[in-house]
Amino acid sequence: MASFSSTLLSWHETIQRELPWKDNPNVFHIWLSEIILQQTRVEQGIPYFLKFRNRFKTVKELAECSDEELMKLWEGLGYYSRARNLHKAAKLIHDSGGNFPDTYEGLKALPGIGPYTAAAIGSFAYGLPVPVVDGNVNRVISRIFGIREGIDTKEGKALIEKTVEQVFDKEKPAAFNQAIMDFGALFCKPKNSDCNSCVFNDDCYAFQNEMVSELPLKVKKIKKVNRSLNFAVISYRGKILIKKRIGKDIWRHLHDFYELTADGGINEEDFSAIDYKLDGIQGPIKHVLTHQNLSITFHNYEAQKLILKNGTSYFLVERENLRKFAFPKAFDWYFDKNSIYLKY
DNA sequence: AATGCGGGGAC
DNA sequence: GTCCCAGCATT
Repeated sequence: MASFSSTLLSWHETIQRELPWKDNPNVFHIWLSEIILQQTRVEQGIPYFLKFRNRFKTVKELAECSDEELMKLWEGLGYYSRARNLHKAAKLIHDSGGNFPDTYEGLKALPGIGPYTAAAIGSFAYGLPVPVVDGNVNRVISRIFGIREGIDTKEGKALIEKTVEQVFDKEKPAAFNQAIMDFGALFCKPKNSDCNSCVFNDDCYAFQNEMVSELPLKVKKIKKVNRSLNFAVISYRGKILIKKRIGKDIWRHLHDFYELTADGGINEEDFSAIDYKLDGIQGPIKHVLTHQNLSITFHNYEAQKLILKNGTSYFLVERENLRKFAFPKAFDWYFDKNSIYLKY
């Protein structure tokens, strides 16, 4: 039997996948793409990569970008800590001379870069002989080699790693890593994988034992909570009151409106002076996150008088400039319903 | 080891 | 509805 790697690389010859971070391969583009693609489908990430590639020619430009602009560029992509860590890492790289680390450990020490991303950047940018383990690799390896431990357990992870190490091609790290991920993404898919024409089917544990649909095994279940969010959209002389979300909560570093407690109204103590009337309620709408089912209601208020406290984190923004700030995707419903758009 | 963190696509 | 996606940081 041919080696795993030669079979895999031969299969890879039969497909081609044009991806924009391969246009002009360099560590900056590779890093950018890998951060964007964490827990994100390639098709979803591509427009964001193009936007970032166009805006930032160098890591210096990224380091010097404002937090506001960066979050606006990331708006809608989710997992916003990636953007914050990208920014932190850019500053670290820039402050230390502008050169990326070129070792696995050096890469992994950067914010937002864990085992997968360090291996990906290391192999793709520098040819380091380190195998990647992502969702695709978990699936491919657990099926072909019959890893029946939960891939989300310590034992399962260790088994996957050990197995990948054994079949990894140290002579062609980048090609191997790209091929195994493409194989998982395009062929050995979560569902409807075409096992009958698979180059590994004779040796695939899952196919031979009719366990394709059961592998990889995941043990842990996520528990979801239902949560209601109520926002007061306070308008004052054509401006709208917003703030940046800075707490340990969803959508950190994005913006929102004045947040109402479950059954409460506006707390006048939050302002030096305020005089207002309710001007309608919109919603609730449902919005689903990985760990939360949200029900969001918008309460529109028109203020006749509004004086902000000193040191408050709230600020007023012209209605037509509102969308220059980054907001959660869930707010699009409100913006559309009220014709609040970003003007160019 | 467990939990939190987004949004979208496939079925 | 369920599952998964080029995972990582925090506790």
